[in-house]
Amino acid sequence: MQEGGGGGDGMHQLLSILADGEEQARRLLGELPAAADDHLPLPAKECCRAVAQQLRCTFGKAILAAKAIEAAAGGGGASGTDSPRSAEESSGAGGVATRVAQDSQGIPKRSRKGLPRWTEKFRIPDESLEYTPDDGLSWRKYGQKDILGARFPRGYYRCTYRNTQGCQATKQVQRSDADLAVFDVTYQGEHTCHQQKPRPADAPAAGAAARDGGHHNPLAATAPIMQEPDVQLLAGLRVETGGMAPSSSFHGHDVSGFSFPCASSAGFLPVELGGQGQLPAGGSCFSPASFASPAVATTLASSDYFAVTLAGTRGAPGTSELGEVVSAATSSSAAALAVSDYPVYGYHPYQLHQDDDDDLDTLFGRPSSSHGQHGDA
DNA sequence: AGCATTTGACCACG
DNA sequence: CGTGGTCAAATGCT
Repeated sequence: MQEGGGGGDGMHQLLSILADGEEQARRLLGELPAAADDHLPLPAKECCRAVAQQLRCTFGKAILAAKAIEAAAGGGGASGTDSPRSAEESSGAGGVATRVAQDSQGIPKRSRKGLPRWTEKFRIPDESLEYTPDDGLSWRKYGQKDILGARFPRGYYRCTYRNTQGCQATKQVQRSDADLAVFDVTYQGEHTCHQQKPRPADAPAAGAAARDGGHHNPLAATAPIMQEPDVQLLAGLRVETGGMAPSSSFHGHDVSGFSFPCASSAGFLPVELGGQGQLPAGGSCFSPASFASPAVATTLASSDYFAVTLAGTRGAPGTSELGEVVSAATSSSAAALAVSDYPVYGYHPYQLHQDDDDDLDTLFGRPSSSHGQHGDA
């Protein structure tokens, strides 16, 4: 039942080579500043760095791809068509039994359905529990759980139309313990239903929704949002993990001057990005968020947006499990804005999901970083 | 009556 | 064994 040694020596060799390349790219990245210090103007330096990052990213992708192939070769079922998530949604009432069966098929974790996953942060005007972050879509709460290290429980939501339309989108809402006005919303799976995003105009205000939309709970599911004066999407932080969109192009030039270390600018480190204060494990690339999910796409269109994509869902046959992709708004101004905006809110500019990135951490010889913000209690 | 939320329990993973 | 994610019965509200 394990992936075992399917890949074998050949794959190991390939991985070794790729890791080597990645390491070289990293070295290049590290030496760039010094080397270019005197000879190159700043723009050129930044450009070189961007290229180096791209190079590193490419290696990272290749490594993950290789790993995926290796896993698939050993795991067996990874023949594509039978998606790992099929069991989940079709279950409906089948619940437990189905889950067991699905596990027997080799799906690593329930959380890893091979669905795209990303995080957005919402900020509410005050810390009132009445307010709720929302994306304008209809969600139904199906659970709540106290999370270790978090002061507030995490709410679990799934699409209201899951049963009727088979929409498998889910989200997790958690109030940040660092800033009570900030909510971390982790989406998983894109909406396949046909619900429309209500515009602020036709939707009641967040506060109103709380009382009018039936019962309201601290982490209510429905409310207007974003452009709402009440609740706003926090500069659109989005961290994506899991299934990536169709081999997105990895362009870095648009935001060449903007790199992950952006976090460093503010003097606070979001998460241990590999501890180097550099790129997250494996390097990263920026690309236009061309594959943003519908919901996010809207977000992107409506607000300055900085997106971080981190893919790496191994064992996700249906989706490409390449290296991580860091995408940002196509406009560099958005990036700049994002950087300058976050400190205003006094909280981490972005957060990386590590759960699916163990491979990366392992790959690049870094200890898998703790899961970010909740750890520092 | 219908729908959404709450809450306890179950299950899988590390 | 601890933690996180999901299910499903119970409950509440419109």
